[in-house]
Amino acid sequence: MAIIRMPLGIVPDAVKPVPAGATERIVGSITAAIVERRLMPGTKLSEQKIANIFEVSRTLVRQALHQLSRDRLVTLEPARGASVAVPSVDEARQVFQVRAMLEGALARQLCARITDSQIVELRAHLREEVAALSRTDVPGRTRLLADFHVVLARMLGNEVLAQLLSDLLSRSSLIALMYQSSHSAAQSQQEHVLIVDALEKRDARAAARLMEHHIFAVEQALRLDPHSADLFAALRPQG
Amino acid sequence: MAIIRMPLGIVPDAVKPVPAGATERIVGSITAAIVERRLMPGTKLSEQKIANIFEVSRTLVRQALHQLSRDRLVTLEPARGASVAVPSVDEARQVFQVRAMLEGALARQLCARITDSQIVELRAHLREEVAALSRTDVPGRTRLLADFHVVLARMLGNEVLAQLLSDLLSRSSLIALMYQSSHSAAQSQQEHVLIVDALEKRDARAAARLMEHHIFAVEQALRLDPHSADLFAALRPQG
DNA sequence: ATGTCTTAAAGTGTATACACTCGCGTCCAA
DNA sequence: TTGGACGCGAGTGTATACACTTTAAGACAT
Repeated sequence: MAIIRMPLGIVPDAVKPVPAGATERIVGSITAAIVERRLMPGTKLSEQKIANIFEVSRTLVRQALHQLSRDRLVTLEPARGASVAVPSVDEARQVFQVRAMLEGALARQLCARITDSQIVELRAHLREEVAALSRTDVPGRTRLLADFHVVLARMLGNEVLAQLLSDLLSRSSLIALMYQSSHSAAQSQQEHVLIVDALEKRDARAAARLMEHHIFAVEQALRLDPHSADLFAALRPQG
Repeated sequence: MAIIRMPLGIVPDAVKPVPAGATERIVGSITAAIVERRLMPGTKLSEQKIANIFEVSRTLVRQALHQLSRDRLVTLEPARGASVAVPSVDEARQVFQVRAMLEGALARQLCARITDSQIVELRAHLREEVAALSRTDVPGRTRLLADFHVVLARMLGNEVLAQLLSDLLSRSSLIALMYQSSHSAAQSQQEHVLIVDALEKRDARAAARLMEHHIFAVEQALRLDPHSADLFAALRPQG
């Protein structure tokens, strides 16, 4: 099959909305696909197939998959290729434990620094969450519920923390869809409201406690008992 | 057809502790070089030169550099290549803030779970620290002082936390060497002793407080005032 | 019929080749 | 002499080629 090489100047930016960083585009697409449940855990990710889809060479796909493996969203087995990660029960617990530690401290410190306008911003975010819930916009609500936590990190003015948390939240999304969370989005949203209330009152102790409870509640809603975990593992196509 | 399998047993593990993964070897070497101050911040990292040194193709070097850029140890500028990262003052503060949050919580939780044998283990680690100090083994003491924190994370049985902390500690090392820390290794070591003392008494409040103070002390010892920071930036070869 | 060995196909791991960009020196013109 | 344009060299960005490993299917022997 002949590769038709089109004159580069003609390839319009409109077709490639993110010409800067072709690799980033692939990473973003696959990340979104995983978080939005379009790629199930364990799914094999063939380099050539992905390369065909994005119309790039395997080189860029490889780079993207390596990045994703560092985020623990995909697993890389030597000489056997990449597949969507299948987080273990232990890993799930550890991720939530770290989140509780980080975000508890985050809530505590935020109380001392948060401004009134930031509270307003948070209220606006909460309204968006409600809107997404009423629209039953599943991808949108998932993203908004996760973004809430990142927004808090940004308000501390700590980009390092925001980045870290962003990674942990991606992993959390993957875990949530693997272990079929029974924690309703509505409940999460209400807990977010309580947290903002505590922040508004500058009640550090309450904010931290509510945040930790929120994360704990999400974790408890996961079906992390050995039985269902083994069941899931047993039913995996790849074992 | 007989696959010619070169006698793996002859390549001694002592020489190549991580023969599996050529890329990993490069990442490890460069990381070590940065942390041990053999590569100064801002140093240009030419792909071809590194490829020659390790006797591999640019492909593997590129993979390694990309990984390192995710760890924020090297900076990747489009079409201009890689160089050892030059963390900003803001980034430095943020890294230490995150560490204080994470490790404060770590110390608190560890008190509830730590076993006597783990205390013994920590005491042994402290003795190694002292030994490295008396030997004035600079790379060794740097590594040991950082490992102390990772060991604590491992004792919580949380590999996710340990991995996260390991990354933050690498960045801390880079920051420390950039902003010429005046915090003596001896003082760090003594603070470690106090932390272990608190852990042994299962005094969660004291352990958390001591840990936070320890990290705060290290941060305060950095020359993070705008003056010296600008000076450093001004004197950089590359600007 | 079953199990094992053979072998081909597919896929990954690494290297090399080619295209493009950036930086810098040089040459020409004012 | 100085400013600017041109071109060359070095280096990065992407694609392709090749080697090796894994996987699966088929043939043969039991």
